[in-house]
This record gives sequence, C-alpha cells and structure tokens, in this order.
Amino acid sequence: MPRVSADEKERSHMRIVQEASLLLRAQGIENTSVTDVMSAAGLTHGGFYRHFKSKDDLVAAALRFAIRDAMSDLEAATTSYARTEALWQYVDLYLSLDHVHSTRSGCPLAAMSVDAVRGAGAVREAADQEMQYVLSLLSRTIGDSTEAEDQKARALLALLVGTVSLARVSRSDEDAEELLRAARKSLALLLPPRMPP
Amino acid sequence: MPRVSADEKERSHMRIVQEASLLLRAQGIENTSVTDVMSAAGLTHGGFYRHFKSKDDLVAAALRFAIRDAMSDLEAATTSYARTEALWQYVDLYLSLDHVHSTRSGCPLAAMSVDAVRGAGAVREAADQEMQYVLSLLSRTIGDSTEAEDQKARALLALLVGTVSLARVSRSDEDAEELLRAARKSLALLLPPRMPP
DNA sequence: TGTACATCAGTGAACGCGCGTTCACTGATGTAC
DNA sequence: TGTACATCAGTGAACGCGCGTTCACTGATGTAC
Repeated sequence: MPRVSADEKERSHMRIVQEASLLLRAQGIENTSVTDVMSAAGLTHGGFYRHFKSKDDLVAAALRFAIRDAMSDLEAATTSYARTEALWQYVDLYLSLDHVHSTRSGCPLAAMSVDAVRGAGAVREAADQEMQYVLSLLSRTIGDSTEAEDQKARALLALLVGTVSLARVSRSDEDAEELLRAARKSLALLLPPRMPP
Repeated sequence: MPRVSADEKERSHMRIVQEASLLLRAQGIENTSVTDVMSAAGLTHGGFYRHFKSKDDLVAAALRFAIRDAMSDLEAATTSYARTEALWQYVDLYLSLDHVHSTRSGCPLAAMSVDAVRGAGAVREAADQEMQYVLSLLSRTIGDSTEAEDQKARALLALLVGTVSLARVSRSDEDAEELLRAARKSLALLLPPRMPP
C-alpha cells in the first residue's frame, strides 16, 4: 500500500493541518497527541514525521492555518465599500452563543493564545505574527488604518477574545449571553456606526 | 520524621495551594505535575493524597484561592467612598507591562480560564463560580450594582482579560504597551470618571 | 500527670499508561536511460 | 514507450520518559484511661 503520489501527500498534509487546527482549539496543545491528529486525518502516527519535524512544528502550522482561514471572509471585504457592514457581521457572528459553543472551529486566538504563549519558540512566533496580521486586518476594516483605527482594532480584538473566553467559562447560556450583550453594547461606542452615510 | 502536627499539616496544605496557584498560572494545568507542586512546597509527591483526592481537586482549590487572593484589595475597598479611585488603581495595575510579565502571580482568569474550561467538572465549576464573584465585585465597585453596572462590569472584565492575554502574545514590549494603551482609552468611555464630584 | 496505643502526615518505590519520537519495512511512485 | 532502479509516504512495533496514583512503611502526634 505505501508510497503515495505527490498530490496525495499534499492532500494528506492539508488534512493533518486542518484536523490539528480543530483538535488543538477544542482540547489545547497538551491534550492533543500526534496520534489523535493522525487518526483524525485517517493516517497512523508513524508517518507524521514525513510531514513535520516535530509536534511544535505542526502546532505552529495549524495556528497559522486556523487564523488565515478564520479571517478569509473579512480579508475579502477589506477593500470593499461595504467593509463597515462586513465588520459588523463579523462582530455579530463572533459575539454569538454559537461561537461560544464552537470550541473546535471558533476563533483560534480565543482558543489557543494562552496555550501558545507557553509553547515553543515557533509556536509563540506564529501566534505573535498572526495576531499582528489580525490587528492590521481589523484596522483596515474599521477605516483607513491610521493610528486611531489601529487603536480601535486593538481594543476591539481584546474585547472579542476576552468576552468569548469568559463566556465559555459560564456553564449557563444565560450568563454567557449577558457577557455577549455587554460586549456588543460597548462596541457601539467604539466602532463606526452600522449604517454608513 | 513523619507524622506532623495538625497545625503543621494545615501550613503544608496552604503552601501546596499557594505554590500550585503560582505554577498553574505560569505553566498551565497540563504542564504542571503533582510532583512539581509538592517539590515547590518542600514536600515529596507521595504525601499529596493526604491533602487532596486528585490533581483536579487541587487545581480547583488553587483557582479559588488565586482569585480570592487577587481580589482581596479591591474587596476591601468596595464599601468605601473611595471605591471609584480604588477601581482605577486596580485597572492601572491590571493594564501594566508588569502584570503582562507576571505570569506566575497575575490575574488567574487571564492565565487559567481557557485551561479551566477544558478541565474536569470541579475545575469548571470553580472557574464559573469565581468569575461570577469577580463580576459582582466589579459591579459593586463601579457603582450600585444595578443592571447598568453589571453590564459595565462584564465588558470591563472581558476587556481586561482579553487585553492581557493578547499582550502576552506580543514578544515586543512596544506592541504589548500599545494593546494596554488602547484598552485604557476605551475604558475612559466606559467607566465612571476618575475624580468623582 | 503518666502510660499505652491508635492514628496518620510524610517518604520513596512501584504501578500502568500514554506521550513524542525513531526505525525497519513495504511497495507504489518518480526518474534516468 | 518501456525498463531498471532509487525514492519515500505510510505502517506498526518499539524506545525511553514523565505522568497520576497507590502502597508499605516510619515514627511523632493525638487520644483514652
């Protein structure tokens, strides 16, 4: 059975990264084993090192993938005239109970940043670089990416990440919803109004 | 040498919880072993189960202790006339580079809530209950703990926790400081002004 | 107050287990002619 | 296009290691009389 075409190797690689990004978000770095990830990708653990030089290498790749993937819709809208509307749609999705419950597919920063800070150098580096990318993307979506928008982007991201992290601590949906509501209300003071001129 | 007085057992117990709260914040639940904690407390791992029925039991106790300890200063000020000033002092300390670098002794919610959500039932329960306590304390410190203040407390805590979590991802102090600055600026819109009438 | 004895805090060896990583092996793929 | 051979993706057993937990043991502490 073994040795598989270059195309199939690439498909395996993408499956490994994708499944890792889901498992790492849901379970954290230490609770996710190489064997877990390879099984989820339909492979056995032995082949892992044909794709990555270490588990840390995979974690860094999965984190980068997850963030680019999570931001792709907003990225597509940054140059559009409707970007303010796109931003508000993004915020509404982010501050939803659905997102709070989506521990596998939700925001990678909310799920993995605390873990990443404690991780290996490559993981920290990936987290830092991708966070800077998210901040610049949000700033461009808010407006013209001047210092004023950069600052709003920082407060926005912190509020989003903090709110969903805390909402996940609540074991009651009612308490979680109160946290989401409070964040939405605060953002009304911070962001450009929903309907532009 | 063994068997030690009831007083000494209690001192051992407090030392274990205290050292656990430091190690768990700095390293996370999965990277902190029972042996690590017992060594830090000056004991050997075998005696652990005279104090706790499981590692999860210790984690829950350490989380509760860390939060009560972190909040004790603010708790003392909630009924004072100077509570608004106390709140701002708390916010200034929270949104400082010192706090960003204090991964051992910093805010337990910023350090452990993501971990706690993935943890055992007793750990999740402790995290949820203590978070509700922190929210009620902040609400009473902001004002009269009406629905309006409850909402402000929720947005405040989310912004604080999110900001420090993200600032820890930054490998540069300059980037971290920008995040802290943005949060401070947002809070000026949200909280009662620094100097009351 | 003194004596006899049960209790139990702390020690250190031992347990079973899952982890990240390595390795010999297989056989289809890719390459050189 | 066909043939001979090197490559290497994937398999599954094996490795050393640290983990949470258990246990027999020690001897000072606490208790009953």
